[in-house]
Amino acid sequence: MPTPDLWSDWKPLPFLPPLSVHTLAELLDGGQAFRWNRQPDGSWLGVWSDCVAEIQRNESEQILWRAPRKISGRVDAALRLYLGETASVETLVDALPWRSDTHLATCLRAFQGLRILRQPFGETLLGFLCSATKQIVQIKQMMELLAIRHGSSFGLLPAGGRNTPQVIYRLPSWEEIAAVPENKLRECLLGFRARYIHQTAQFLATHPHWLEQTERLPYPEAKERLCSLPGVGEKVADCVLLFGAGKMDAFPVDVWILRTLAMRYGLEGWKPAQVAQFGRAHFGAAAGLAQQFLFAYERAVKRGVRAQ
DNA sequence: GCACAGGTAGATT
DNA sequence: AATCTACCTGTG
Repeated sequence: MPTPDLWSDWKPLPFLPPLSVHTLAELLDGGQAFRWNRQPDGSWLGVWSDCVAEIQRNESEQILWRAPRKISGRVDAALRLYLGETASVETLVDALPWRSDTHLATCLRAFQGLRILRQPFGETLLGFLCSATKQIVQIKQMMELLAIRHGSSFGLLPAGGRNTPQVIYRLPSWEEIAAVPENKLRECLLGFRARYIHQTAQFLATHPHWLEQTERLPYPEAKERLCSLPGVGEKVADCVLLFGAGKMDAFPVDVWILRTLAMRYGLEGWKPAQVAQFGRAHFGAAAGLAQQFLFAYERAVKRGVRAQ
């Protein structure tokens, strides 16, 4: 039974600029977050912390959202934070060196309105602990299994963009993960990442407030602390700080960025640490934001999508 | 059947 | 300090 009346009405998000279909897809499902799925009607259904929301575009590319009525009040405030309402993206983008860097200008134009999400810190850590040598589709599968098997349910939610009601699960908290044996984690398709996640959970269980404190630290100190966790190296730490703590100066260097900067900026043969240094020097204080545009553009090129 | 995937850690040079 | 390898497993 469709029960759309159990969802709040669609409401605009005035702080967001109009977004193209592919920019919205890149924002929600481009490797920053792993729990947004396109529904049969084209809208996006997302889950984070204790929130569920749907997002869609209207005819004039404005972004609209709605949530199950009983939680829509909570989701309203949480979604604004999640989508970075307070991050003043326009100012940060304008401060990037696009005037002198034609490739960056191309990427910014191709994904106009793309921004950095501000996800829950702990969830972001979990997601990127899963990410080592995995594609986005597979990381999403791991997260979904972790949620279904070890997270709690929101209860039966009304249908939304689907034809039938659905049960949706929260991601397990680190405390909940700490109670799961490693072999049970392995059953969630985590592979060798299961040990990292298990050990990280054990550490966090014995160090209350460690994550919150880390999130508040300036970038260099926060990164050093994250890198002390099992399974967290520079790349994962940078992703967690960029997508889960709003540290725009974090500049994750993965194979894509390595290839992109080699090809487009003449940095063939440069090591990750050197590329990271170049990135911060060239792109400045919001280097992480620039990274996301370069990353999105290069993936689009590979998929054969026409840029712009 | 087999390389490859948004890496990290530990061993080896 | 730099370079090599094992680690799991679904996807193409």
